[in-house]
Amino acid sequence: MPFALKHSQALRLWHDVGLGIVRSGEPDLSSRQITILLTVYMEPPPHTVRGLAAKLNVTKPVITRALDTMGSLDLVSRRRDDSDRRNVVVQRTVQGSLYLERFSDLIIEKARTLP
Amino acid sequence: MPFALKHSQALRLWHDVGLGIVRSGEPDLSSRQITILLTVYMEPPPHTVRGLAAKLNVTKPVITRALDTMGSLDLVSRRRDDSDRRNVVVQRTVQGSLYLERFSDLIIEKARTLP
DNA sequence: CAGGAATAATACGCATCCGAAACGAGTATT
DNA sequence: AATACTCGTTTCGGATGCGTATTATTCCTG
Repeated sequence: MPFALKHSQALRLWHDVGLGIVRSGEPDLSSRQITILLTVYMEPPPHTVRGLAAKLNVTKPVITRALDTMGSLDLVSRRRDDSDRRNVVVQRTVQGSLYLERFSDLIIEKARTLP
Repeated sequence: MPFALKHSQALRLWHDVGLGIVRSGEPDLSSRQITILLTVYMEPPPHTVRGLAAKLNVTKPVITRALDTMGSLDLVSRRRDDSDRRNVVVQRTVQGSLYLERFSDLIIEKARTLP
């Protein structure tokens, strides 16, 4: 089913969801961080620093730093790839799953009540 | 018309839109900043620092700093309120309007092609 | 096995952001 | 006019992020 949003509805949805996140006191992630988080949870693994950097069109230190931050928030974790120990594999966490569950609940609720 | 998104569709939409923004090299705004921007453009004026702080449930310096950043990006501007010169009124800009136009275009396109 | 390529992390100098508190300017109260 | 209040900004020390360049490991190739 295609979702034929109008401009005002699209922006209203983003506004309402953003307001819900900000007001709730959830960590103030940037667009880059949220996109990394969603990529790890929605795209098929494995996810490496290099792969994420290429996919997002950013440099590798950007990914490393975002993983540092989100790792300290327990939203993702890192593990060395045993088959090629140069690689680091980014993994999901329970906290990250719960975070995205709350996130999608919020999106769905706001989309449902869109004028 | 209610938009009955599923969890996977909600997260997919956010992922795709975020990826579009990040890859395009647009400024990496935080959730707070985007929400302030959308509030200024979608809610009826006037918008004051205090009003935005109350609405977003954050402190006033957070708003001041976000306006500094987005002001330097030409996404919003500030003007003293002549009827009460303690107040600062946050105003829209041409650049901000164009930014949100690109933004809603992106949302609509990604929503249209949701699986 | 030696040299080179690939990977993630770190160093660097600088900018931005944080919350809490203090501040200056403007308005309201008495 | 003097005092109290309101509003936005600034300051403070500390945290986080940036891009570029460099480093330490690990793998690959000749």
